[in-house]
Amino acid sequence: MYDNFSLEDATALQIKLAKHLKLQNLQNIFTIAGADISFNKNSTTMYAGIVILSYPQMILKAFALENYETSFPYESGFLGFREVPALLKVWELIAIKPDVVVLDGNGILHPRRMGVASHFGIMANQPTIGCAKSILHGDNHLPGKSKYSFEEIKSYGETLGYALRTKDNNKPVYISAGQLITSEQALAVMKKCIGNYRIPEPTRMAHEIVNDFRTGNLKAGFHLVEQPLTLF
DNA sequence: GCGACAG
DNA sequence: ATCTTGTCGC
Repeated sequence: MYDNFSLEDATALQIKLAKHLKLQNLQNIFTIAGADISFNKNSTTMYAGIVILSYPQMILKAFALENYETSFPYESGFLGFREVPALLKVWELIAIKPDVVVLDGNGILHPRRMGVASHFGIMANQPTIGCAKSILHGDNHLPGKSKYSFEEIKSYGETLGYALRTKDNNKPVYISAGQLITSEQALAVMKKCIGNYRIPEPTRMAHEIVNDFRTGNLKAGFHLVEQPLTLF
């Protein structure tokens, strides 16, 4: 999809895609997804996966897995060119789309407002949120040390995202709008996705299944998660 | 020019 | 990201 793209070509496309950003309020969120990629060192085979959870219960309902041969190396600032093609392939396996997808990386908290979450959101025309584990762009003003504390991340005076403390005395995660949502709402949504780990549930579970997929414990395809039988 | 640099 | 042992803190 992005074969033979130079970094100059990629930069130009990011600037072009950014013109399609629509950061607006999103309502009626009942399902939320997490997307992630795993791969073996020195291999071009990517193991992509998307988990679908109920919101805000955070109960796993279904997940999809698919392989993809990457043709783009990792370059800081251009993660979308490496991961979006693989994620779009898994995305096709999902018949009923989730209300919003959380990506492992940034949305508009990016030099050209085109982090992997915004890139995927525009290509799939789907609401997305970026949730990165470390900062890439903007003033890194750290929030208080207690869970749920947050701080605005600005770039040249413009608030693009937030640093959110998901666990006491732990490194924060960086939240920003991907597409079809605002960074402010993305922060509110992600607060409700925090479990007992630093990484919020959507992305944490996605990371778990793509790893199981890579090691052979799970196979490609769409999987419905059986509901535990409840009496009465 | 120098440093920093999502996954 | 992935490869890895011990170790500090709750």
